[in-house]
Amino acid sequence: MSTSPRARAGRPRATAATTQLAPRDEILDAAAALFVEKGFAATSTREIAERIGIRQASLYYHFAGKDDILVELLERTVRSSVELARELRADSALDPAAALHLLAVRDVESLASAPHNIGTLYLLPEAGRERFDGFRASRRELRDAYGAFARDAATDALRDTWTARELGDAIIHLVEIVIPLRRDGEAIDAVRIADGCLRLCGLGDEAIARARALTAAR
Amino acid sequence: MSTSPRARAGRPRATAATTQLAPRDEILDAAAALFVEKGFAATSTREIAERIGIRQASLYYHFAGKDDILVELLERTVRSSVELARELRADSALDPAAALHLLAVRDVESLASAPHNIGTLYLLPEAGRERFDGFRASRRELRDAYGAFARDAATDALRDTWTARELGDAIIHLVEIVIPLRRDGEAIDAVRIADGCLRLCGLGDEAIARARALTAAR
DNA sequence: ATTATCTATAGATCTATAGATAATGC
DNA sequence: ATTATCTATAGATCTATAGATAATGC
Repeated sequence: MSTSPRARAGRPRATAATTQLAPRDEILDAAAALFVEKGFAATSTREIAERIGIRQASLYYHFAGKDDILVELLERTVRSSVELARELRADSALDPAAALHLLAVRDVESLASAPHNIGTLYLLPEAGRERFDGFRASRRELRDAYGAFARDAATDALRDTWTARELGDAIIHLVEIVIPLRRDGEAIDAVRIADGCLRLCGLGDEAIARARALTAAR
Repeated sequence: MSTSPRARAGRPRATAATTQLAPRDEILDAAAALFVEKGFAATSTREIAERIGIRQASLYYHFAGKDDILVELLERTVRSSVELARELRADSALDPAAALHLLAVRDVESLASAPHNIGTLYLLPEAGRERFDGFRASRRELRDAYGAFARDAATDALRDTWTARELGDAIIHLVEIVIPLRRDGEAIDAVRIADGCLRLCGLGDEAIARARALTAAR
């Protein structure tokens, strides 16, 4: 007995839907795959619509414009990591190296498991447009959390030559290596990437192992 | 007395040229700035042409198509570093940490000084298209050189857990941090970025200082 | 009545080609 | 004769809006 999907209101599609997803989520999913593969400008609204079996104009019932699809996708790439960063910063008892390690591990895992490698979207030239200021502010907040933890975790020698801002830039960049690795089909090991972040802060093997143990306990 | 530029063959432009560059180089320069700022697909051939004061169709006298402009620009982003990598690999007497450090410093400097931050172009989704295979092969060669030097320079502990390929991926990625830093107008210190590459390989402060001294001597 | 689709289309592009034109080079 | 531009345009898009239509919801 085939369970036919619960009928929805609205005129039926010319070709019936193949998923159970809400139409809005179908659009986001198809657009994510195409934006990552071909870029934003090179992806037409027609292609997005065709991929889910609706007409091009029907997209505009769910989104006011093509830009709004990208806004939503960009937000999703950082949301969970920004939330975790806030929690960790609020926890003043936490060892900074452990906080940095944990945040890096979770951030890598989030980027590694996000559908269609949407972390890539941050690299689109369009992500720099004013329309996407909100996303960039979120990412800056994440970077600054990395910078603050790194400054407190770093060796004295490093703290003398690198600002928190610079450390944050370097670490978030290193975390984002997951994006090209995943694109190239290489294995992702979040813990080793997080280890690398601590190594950049000047920590030695023992200090790294200590932070790693604290992460594993969470 | 104003020196009027040496007249060229060909019908004059509607508005006279403002630079001494060959037309082909004017096109590359204008296209580089636009591709970096807005992306490839979002930049029209008309915009490129307007920026240098010729008609859109005149581009096609110098380039067979829009793609060919990008091919040329991408090649320029890696050419000098790939050449240096070849030379360093041929020099078997060289200390691997010093070779790695030197290559990283020069690569960062090259990316930091290239016009219009064209290193950015590597991040365009279009760079993944088959048309640009040649560029990607060059970049892979550079990555493999980093990997080989890193494997020989790394501490034993690191060599046990990271492959040369993984080290190469991590190091070239770290070198490329110069691209977003430059975009954001931050200061670039090639030596400190190269130091970070060695730190990622597990080297401590003294070993790094030694490699840095060898680099400075070149 | 509300929802989610459809058809049709306006108006604005965009790339590339064809062929004319106005210089310099020999 | 060669070079480097120009004008004009074909043909293929592309985004977004207007308004019709065919379901469900109440």
